[in-house]
Amino acid sequence: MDEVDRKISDFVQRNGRASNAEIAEVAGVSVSTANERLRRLAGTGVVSQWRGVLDPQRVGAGLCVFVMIDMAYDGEEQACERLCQCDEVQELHHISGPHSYLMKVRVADTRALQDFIQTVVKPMKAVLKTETLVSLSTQKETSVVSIPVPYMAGG
Amino acid sequence: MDEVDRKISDFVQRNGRASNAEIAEVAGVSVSTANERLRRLAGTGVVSQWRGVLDPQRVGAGLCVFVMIDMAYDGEEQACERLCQCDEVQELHHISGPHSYLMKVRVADTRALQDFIQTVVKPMKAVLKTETLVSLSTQKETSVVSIPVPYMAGG
DNA sequence: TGTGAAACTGCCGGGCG
DNA sequence: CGCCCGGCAGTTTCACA
Repeated sequence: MDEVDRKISDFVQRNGRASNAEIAEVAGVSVSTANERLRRLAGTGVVSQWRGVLDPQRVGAGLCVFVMIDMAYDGEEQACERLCQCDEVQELHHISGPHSYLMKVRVADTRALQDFIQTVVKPMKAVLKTETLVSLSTQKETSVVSIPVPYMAGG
Repeated sequence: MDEVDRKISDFVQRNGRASNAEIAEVAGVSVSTANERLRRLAGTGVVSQWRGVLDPQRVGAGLCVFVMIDMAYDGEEQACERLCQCDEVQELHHISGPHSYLMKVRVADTRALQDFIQTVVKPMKAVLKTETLVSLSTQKETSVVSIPVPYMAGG
């Protein structure tokens, strides 16, 4: 993970369909080297997946909500697995603070949300209480991470 | 936005580097049709961007936190703009509930977090109070959205 | 939808540090 | 010894009919 790898990683996370020629240009290496570096980054899992990001509004998943979940220890693991399997659930984090989990959910509308909460989330025995925060508007939403420093990754 | 478009959208959001041949196969159309459909989906913004997703751990942004922000009306807009410009900020949502905003942040470690909160967030005059929830472990994290129904999008 | 030219990807051998 | 470069063959892309 040197400067070249960092440049390539940062470039492809913003331009997932860039050709090797463009990547080579940005990284300051030859096309074949860029090709090999990228192959390696993907092989080692630094670049873990490739996505075309859809506009949620245009595919009918315009409602974004965050659900705080208070969970009992009994049945916690099964509940998490179940939630992770749901397509509506984009994220599930075990968090510090008064609540156990923070879950990000995308659905079509309030009706679909109500349906999801009532039929999937609340029936689970481990779920003690939920608090739903609706995203009224989204100022920023990206999966791009800033690569902070001359960072050395362990193989 | 018909069945073919939906199949293509759903496929490329999971396989961002798929060739047109693969896409054609999945969607059940010819390669040139797949090419044209995808071009159109990207052109109209249904597929809004292409990303290589990086493993945050391996690029030195292993700490994920959510920050609830209470904000005053005065200076609110400038504060949001400033936050959106920060690379550490992955998401910023205006939310319902007792707090004004929910912000998702990725940094290297607790020191970098402390630094970001103290030097960027708290000094802003509109920021009245913050509450930071640290992600202790992430069970799921994806940008994939479920395309709910035979959904008709307006051009 | 099918065809063809242009571009791109991925591998190979050679050379430099 | 390891990494980088240029060239070649197969594949993919994109405009046109």
